[in-house]
Amino acid sequence: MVDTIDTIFNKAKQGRVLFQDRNALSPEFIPDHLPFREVQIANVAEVLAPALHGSKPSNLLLYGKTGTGKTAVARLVIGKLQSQDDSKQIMTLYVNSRLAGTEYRTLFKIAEGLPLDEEKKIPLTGLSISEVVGRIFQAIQKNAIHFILVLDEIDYLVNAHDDTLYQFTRAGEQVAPGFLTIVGISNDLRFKEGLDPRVLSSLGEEELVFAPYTTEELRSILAERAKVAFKPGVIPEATINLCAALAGSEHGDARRAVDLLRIAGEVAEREGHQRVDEESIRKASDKVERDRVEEALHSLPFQNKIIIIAASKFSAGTNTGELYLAYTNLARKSSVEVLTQRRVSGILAELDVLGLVEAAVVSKGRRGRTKRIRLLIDNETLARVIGEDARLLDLV
DNA sequence: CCTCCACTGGAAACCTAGGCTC
DNA sequence: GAGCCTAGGTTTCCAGTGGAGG
Repeated sequence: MVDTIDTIFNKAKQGRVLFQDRNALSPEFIPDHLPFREVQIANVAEVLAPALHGSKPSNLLLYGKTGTGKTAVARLVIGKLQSQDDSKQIMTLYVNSRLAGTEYRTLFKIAEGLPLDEEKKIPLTGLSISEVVGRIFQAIQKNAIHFILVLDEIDYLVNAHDDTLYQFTRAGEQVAPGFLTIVGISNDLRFKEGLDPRVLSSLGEEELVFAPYTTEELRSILAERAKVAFKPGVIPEATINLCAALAGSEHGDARRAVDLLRIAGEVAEREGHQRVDEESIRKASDKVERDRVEEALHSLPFQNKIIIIAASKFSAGTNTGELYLAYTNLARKSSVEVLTQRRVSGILAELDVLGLVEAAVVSKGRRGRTKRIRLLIDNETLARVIGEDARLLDLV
């Protein structure tokens, strides 16, 4: 036993052979130099600069797909702004609306960052949205805060009757002598379409589009990071090239590319290799995908898992009606409530977004219109997750 | 060119769990 | 405790539809 522990620890010590500074590849790491984003950085800085002499900067909207550097640029600039602020009146805050979950929890996060009076602290639930917004405004006004708020994945805040964004963008006199500037970040390029035109006109006072990185740019970014992260000579150029090519074919997502490189390093380290070769990248790529699927599957509600199991009975694919029948049987067997077909159809659409299931709408002419459904989870992963839940084991 | 299937997907209403104020 | 509030999941209702077979 002691021997095994020693072997593991010794291996870990030797692992130092590959990594020099693993942090340079961690997801939270924001390099102070963002290559190929100089123009965007300059633009954001220009828009926000008036804050330094006490006037309200325009609201700003940043667009672009995931991993194009929007978040990194925004955080870099507000960080610099904060450090250059001699008046100490500027306050910057970064909130990711999707990670927060709901509109209310996003507001909760914002309020957390503000100096609220003790009795005005926001509870986790129970208050009306407008009450929370009111308290936030009050805190900004009372303390004359020059508030620059970065709302990442702002699309999650937009729904049918949202006037929260409207209130935020028009806070104006309500928060004087403080002010509130919104920097919105959206992955969804069609985000503007669903937006109330009044909100759009004030939120989009300034706009900036981030194009995906090209494979060549990714290669250069990776090479730069790898130089810091790995010891010299352990990472051949071909490895970087493959890594960039894999991520490049997946819409130029730099975050994914960097993740891939880090995991490949860990894989190579664990296997005791002296170099991170192309094989390690391939293994890392598989692992990333498997982990993503398992993680998503794991956190699914019980009903959704039953639907997945129902889908797994049709290896050749199926359609909504057939799947619903199979689902109904399983749900009865495990004596949970049987959801309606409308709901199951909705859940299938959600699972499709998660990439666990492929649910494409197809027309079969006279024989109607339905979703062609195919499970995108391999049997091993599925079996592992089912194995964790005794209630599910009976169903297979 | 028309029909008509087997659904899709929008909209609204309903329900529950949690928390507020008085 | 009564009477409010909200978020989030669900049901109910239903108009709408792509395209193979007529």
